[in-house]
Parts: sequence; structure tokens; C-alpha cells
Amino acid sequence: MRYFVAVAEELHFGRAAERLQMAQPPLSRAIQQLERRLGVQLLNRDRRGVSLTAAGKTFLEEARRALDAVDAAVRRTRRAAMAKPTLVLTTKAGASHELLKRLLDAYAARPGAVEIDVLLCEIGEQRQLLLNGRADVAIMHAPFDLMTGLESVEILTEGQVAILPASHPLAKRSSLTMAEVSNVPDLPIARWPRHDFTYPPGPGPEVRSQSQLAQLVALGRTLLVIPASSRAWQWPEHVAVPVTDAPLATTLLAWPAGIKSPALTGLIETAKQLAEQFKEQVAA
Amino acid sequence: MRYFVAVAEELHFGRAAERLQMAQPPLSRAIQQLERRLGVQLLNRDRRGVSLTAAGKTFLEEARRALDAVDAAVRRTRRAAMAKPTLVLTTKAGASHELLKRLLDAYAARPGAVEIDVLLCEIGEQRQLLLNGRADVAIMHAPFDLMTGLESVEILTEGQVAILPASHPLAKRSSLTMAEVSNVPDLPIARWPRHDFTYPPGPGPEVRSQSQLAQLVALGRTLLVIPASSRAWQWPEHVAVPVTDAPLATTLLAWPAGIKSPALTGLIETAKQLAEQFKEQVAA
DNA sequence: CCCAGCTGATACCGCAGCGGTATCAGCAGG
DNA sequence: CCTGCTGATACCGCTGCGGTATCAGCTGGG
Repeated sequence: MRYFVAVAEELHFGRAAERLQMAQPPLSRAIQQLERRLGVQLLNRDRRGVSLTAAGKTFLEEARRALDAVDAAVRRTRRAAMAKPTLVLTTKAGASHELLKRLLDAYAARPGAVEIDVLLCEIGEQRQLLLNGRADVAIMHAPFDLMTGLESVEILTEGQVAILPASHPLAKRSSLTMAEVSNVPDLPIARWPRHDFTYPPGPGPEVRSQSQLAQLVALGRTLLVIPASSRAWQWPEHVAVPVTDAPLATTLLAWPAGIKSPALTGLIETAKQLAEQFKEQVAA
Repeated sequence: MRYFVAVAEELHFGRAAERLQMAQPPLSRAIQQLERRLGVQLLNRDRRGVSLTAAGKTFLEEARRALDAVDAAVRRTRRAAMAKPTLVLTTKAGASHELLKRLLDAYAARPGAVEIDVLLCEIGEQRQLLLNGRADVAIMHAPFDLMTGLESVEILTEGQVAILPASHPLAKRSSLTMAEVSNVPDLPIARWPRHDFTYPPGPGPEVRSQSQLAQLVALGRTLLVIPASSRAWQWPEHVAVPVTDAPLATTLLAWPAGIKSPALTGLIETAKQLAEQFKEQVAA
């Protein structure tokens, strides 16, 4: 399966073999054998390269899932065997600083709380980290993150703010609308890489991380719209302005469906209590 | 992993080896090697048998998940390669006859509908069938079925009825309460097997299938409480009486999280339309 | 038109690793 | 103390994986 995923991603036996640190002929044979055992043609070998059949596309998805499950099994078992149980929490670097701190503090105060390692990641990586067992639990944002295969509890629902360069005229406004922040000619929305690491076309700068984005805003090159609680990482050159009609953003605590350690149950409980506190704050 | 799951389930190397159709010594070595590679002790070998460590319990769960994922990959790929695409729908034998028929008829009327194979199963098996790729989609019942790792749409929410032997005094009533149907001395609730095939203690008869249960009701040995739409399989000797304070039962169309074939999308769409129809019926 | 260069496939080889049989070692019960 | 049960160890043979060398089909350039 690992071999097939490599070939399907590279669409080239030679490069795939290189990535797998092996020679090309055994790789070719392994894939042939896989196709024979499945009784299914996965690849079209035309002159000039390789392409996936419909069944191949299915198998690529499924194989990724299965490999993740095996990885997760190994990692979770190793971690379960450690003398000191710990919980790995992953969150987008820089997002929801205040909220994360409150969650961690409240959890640490519980009797029987275990140590929590925080694993910072880039946008959109949390789901992958949960599914392959590198993390136990994540802070994510609906409706922006894909929650498929995860369970979650809501912590906080809130409006969004636009983060603008302080020098820009829009930064002086007390509120904005989506129509006003979309299509600002001198502040085009940044472009994030797709799954295959290529970028969609468009006028905005190409970015790979939050910190790049933060710097580009400070330089007056772009703007962004994020949940209000995520603006902890504002720079001095940044100004946050509420966007009144932006979709509501919900911060969630999420974990892989069906994984329930006692430590995780405690953290979920804490998150629910925190959610109650936030709701009361809003009501008051 | 297959080896470990066998040993963990049997808690006995000899029997596990037999189940795996191999000799005991290579199995012992394979497990040792697995433990060495993981760097984790999975089993306690006491004199007199084997028991799981905490890490072993984790690995058992995770290994089952991973093996399911591999199975699912193989099966789904094989089915994706078939000339005629089909959808396998699984449902508890005898449940929601009328509703199933309406769903299938409505779907078949759609343009581009594919053939749907119906795979009947026993209570609680649907989740497993979805996760290991034997089925694509299931009809399930909240809050009775475990939905972890599945996505779903609601089709119908309804009250529950008690299925009673016609000869029993309670059968003459026009409605009942949970208090009245729990603890009827001569109609004790049937007991279903646990995951390890043992039965919980109690006075009720042991059953393994809906049809056994149906017969036991007809014989005047037990009663059961089920969603109103599931009573299609009533026998002549059965009487259905509404239970006014039973929890509402929701019939759902469910599929493995993250699996989305075009055919499945069509069926989900059909289910949503059907749900609308039911809602209107209730409103009228 | 032919050849260089790219692709993936085939031929053959050597060794690692798996599963087999035979046997051992610890322990419980008669 | 011996028997019978457990899982572990010793040793062996073969399957199968990955390696190198080479082939075969197609493409594009001179």
C-alpha cells in the first residue's frame, strides 16, 4: 500500500522508487502483484507516464486511510505504554491563545489531570495529525476545518474580525462587511497551497504558514478574516476590525471518532465546562 | 496485527494458532517480534495463561481498526472496478420494511440511479459492515446504534411501540408506559450477547436474532419495545401497543465518515427528500 | 529516417524472514 | 514425583522480496 500511494502520488515509477529508497524494478513488480491480488487494474500505463484508473483513485483514498490507521495503532500503543500518561493536543500555531491557556489551566486543576503536550501545526494539518495518531486531540474551527471522522464538542462561537495593516484606510473603520473586505485591490486575499502543493491562481501572495501571513499583513500586502479569539498574535502593525456579516466561527475540541482514554474524557469534560462559562458570559 | 488480535481474543496461543491455521511456535515468535518492534509489552504471560497489558488493550482496539481499514480498502476497490457500479445497503432484518421500500423506490426513480443490493444483518452489525467495507450505507436507529465514525442523515423520528403476545393482559391496553413494560414478571426482557458472545445475567431468554425474538414473543415468553415503523414483521400472535413515554427513535441513513461516491450522494439526497415528506406528513 | 533518451517491464540472483517440526522449560494437580 | 498443560527455543527449508543487468516501446530532435 505504501508503494502504491507513492506511485499514485508521483505518477512516475522512477521517482516513486527514489522516494521509497528502493530500485524501480521491484517497485514495478510489487504494483503488478498488488493489481493481480486485488484482481483490479489500478494504473493506466500509457506511453508517456502513468495515470490512475477509477478503481485506483478509490484505492488511493482507502490505502491512505489504512496506512494512517496502522501508523496510529503503533503510535498510540507506544504512548499508552509510557510510564507517565500524556495527552498530545494540537492547534494551529497562534490561534486562540487565550482560550487555549484557559482550557489547559482549567484541565490542570482537575484531580488526576495528566500532562498535556502542545503540538503546534499549520492550518489544516490537525485532522491528519489526529487520524495518524501523532495527536490525541485538537482545537479546530468550524466551518473552516474538515471534521469528517472526528468527534467534537463546541467551546465557543463568535464573530470574525479582519486583520489589516494599520496604515491602510480600512483600518480606521469601526466595522466592516464581507463585501468591503473581499476584493480590496491593494490587499488581495493570500493563497494557500492545495493538497498537491501547487497554488490556485489569483492575485494574492502565496503563503505556507500563519507567520508568513502575519508578516505580509504587517507589510501592507494582504488582509485576512479570522475568528475574534484568534487575534492574539496581532503584530503592532496590525489592526483588527469586526466584520459584521462574516459567518460565525466555532472553536471546537476534536478527537478521532471512537478513541476514548480516561485522560481525554477529563479534557472533554473541562472543555464542556468552559463552553458553559463562555455562554454565561455572552448571556450576561 | 491479525495474529495479535487472534491471541488477544483467545488469550491462548494454542487456540489462536489453530484459528489462524498455523503452528503455535511461529505465532509465539511473531508476537514477540511485534512487541520488540513496538518496544512495548502487549501481553502478560503468567503461568496459566495470558492477559493483556494496558498497552495491549490499546493495540487490540487500534489493530482491529487498522485491519478493518485494510479490508475495506480491498473490498471497496474491487467493487469500484466492477463494470456496473452498485451500492450495498445494510439494515437489520425485518426493520423498517415500509420505509426501506419507499427509500429504494424513490432512489430507483432518480436519473442515473445504480443498483442497490440489500444486505440483511442482525442487530448491531451494521457499523462493523460499514467500517470493513462490506456495505456502503446502512439504515440505523438512534439512540440505539453506535454511530461513532459514521456520518448520517435523519430520515424519520417517531415514537416506540411495545410488541406483546396477543394473549397477554397488557395487549388489550391502548397505550402503555415504560414503567409498565419494564419488569413485567412473566415477560422478562430478552438478553442479547455481548461482544465476547457471553450473555449478561438476568431472567430474560437469551437471543441472537430478531426472528428468535419474534418467536419468543409469539410464545408469550417476552416483550420488546421498538420504533413504530419497525413493526412490519409483526406475527399474527403479536400486538403492538404505543409506549407513550419511550425515548423517541430516529431512523437514519448512515455511511462511513469521509466516503463519498456519486451513487451514495444520490441516495443521501433521496433520503433527505424522504425525510422532508415525513415531516410534512407529521405537520399535516 | 534513425538514434538518443525516456519510460516501465523482464530475467535472474542472493539472502532475509516466515512457518514448519522437534524439543525444552516452568508450573499445577493427582 | 510424574503427567499434562502452558508458552519458549532450536533448527531447517523454502518462499518471496529487493537488488543489478537488461530489454522493449515510444518520442522527439537532428
